[in-house]
Amino acid sequence: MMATRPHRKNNPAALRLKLLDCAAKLIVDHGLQSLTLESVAREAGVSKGGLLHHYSGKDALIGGLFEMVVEWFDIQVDAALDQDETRPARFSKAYLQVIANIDMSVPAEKHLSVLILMLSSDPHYCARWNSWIDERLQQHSQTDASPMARTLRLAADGLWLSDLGGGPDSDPSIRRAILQFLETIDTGHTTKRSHPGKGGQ
Amino acid sequence: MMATRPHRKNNPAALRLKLLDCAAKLIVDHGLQSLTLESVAREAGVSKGGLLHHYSGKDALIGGLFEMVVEWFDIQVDAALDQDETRPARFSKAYLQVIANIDMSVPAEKHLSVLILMLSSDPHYCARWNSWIDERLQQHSQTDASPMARTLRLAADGLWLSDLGGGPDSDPSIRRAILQFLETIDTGHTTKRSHPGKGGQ
DNA sequence: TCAAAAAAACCGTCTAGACGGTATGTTTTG
DNA sequence: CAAAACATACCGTCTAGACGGTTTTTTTGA
Repeated sequence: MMATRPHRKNNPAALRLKLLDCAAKLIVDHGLQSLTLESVAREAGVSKGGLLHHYSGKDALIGGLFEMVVEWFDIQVDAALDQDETRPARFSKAYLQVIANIDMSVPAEKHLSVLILMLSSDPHYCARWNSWIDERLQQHSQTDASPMARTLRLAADGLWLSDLGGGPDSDPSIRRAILQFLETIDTGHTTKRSHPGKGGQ
Repeated sequence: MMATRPHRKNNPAALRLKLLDCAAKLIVDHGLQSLTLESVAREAGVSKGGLLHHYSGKDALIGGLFEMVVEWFDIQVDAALDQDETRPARFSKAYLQVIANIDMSVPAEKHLSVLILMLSSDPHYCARWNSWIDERLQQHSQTDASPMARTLRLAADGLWLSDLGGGPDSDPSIRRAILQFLETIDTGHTTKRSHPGKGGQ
């Protein structure tokens, strides 16, 4: 990263990043509702005034965090997309893969938790997330409209949710078994096509 | 309902219920974080003091709501359990069925949304929910420890989540297709048993 | 090249309002 | 009339955000 020149005292770009990161950390650790401007500022080592200089208000801060996380997720999915553009459930498999590969012990990967916490706390973010999904779905409508693809994503969401609260399915070995099973669904059924009816958008 | 005797002015038992119901409604509509004692009281047509007479504080109110919803879910699952106690994924299928049959246009069935909102906002409730799941899982350990059963529940959770934000999978016809597909997983794979190894726990 | 000058970054204090909770009435019920 | 049910008034705390001041960085102009 060339963004950090050591001899300068201020580094606003880095601070903006750090503020979002600290906000994410606090949200994961203590919940979105107990997030205050002061706690974020303290965590990032600046004053509340300093924070408000970069983000015009709490909404702007949280909104910025949301954008960052979605963008991060978007990139992850892109990286996980299969090269073969005709492969069935191409997008959904990438979606599942990204979520399943999350290692919650890595701080940066707690982003997923942040996302779900925000989604479940504000209909506004729900809508934004839905529009992201819709866009992706339209983009891959040829490969990812099947019930199988939808099921894959549904299971991914379930996994995602279970990561949040540390449910029984967050255990690594159990998770492996589930993923293995999901692959058998995939490979075993693509020929059998149970006739889902006219799939209208 | 025999609970309402018309000639009496007060009906504390009914009020307690109404308080919880109104709280649930407000949570679904505006999020848990914007739930205030006053808003609940106003919605229920009583004063804040009246509310606090029945619930010693906000925690007690929310806790009471949580208990009510979990109990409701518990009953629904019991009702959906297959009679054949040896049937594979017996519990998980009931779990899926309850969630899949939710009609969000019926106010009483928004309870599920309340649950997920509470789960995602407080680790404490997460733990309580996990203990519910664990208990049930132990109870049905013979039928519901397979990856297939787990996958069913995962997909159910995904469905559940999508109900919250009105994602693409909350569309009735799409949902039907998904459920149909999940049945083919079930019937098609129970003989194939990929045997993931010693099931822990 | 190098000061001003301007702009951006950041700090500490203050305030208005929201909210949970208490204390103290007033009405209803048995 | 006593106890439960409910209302009203009030308090303490917390927090978002405003505001004015100080330091750092960048730009300007000769």
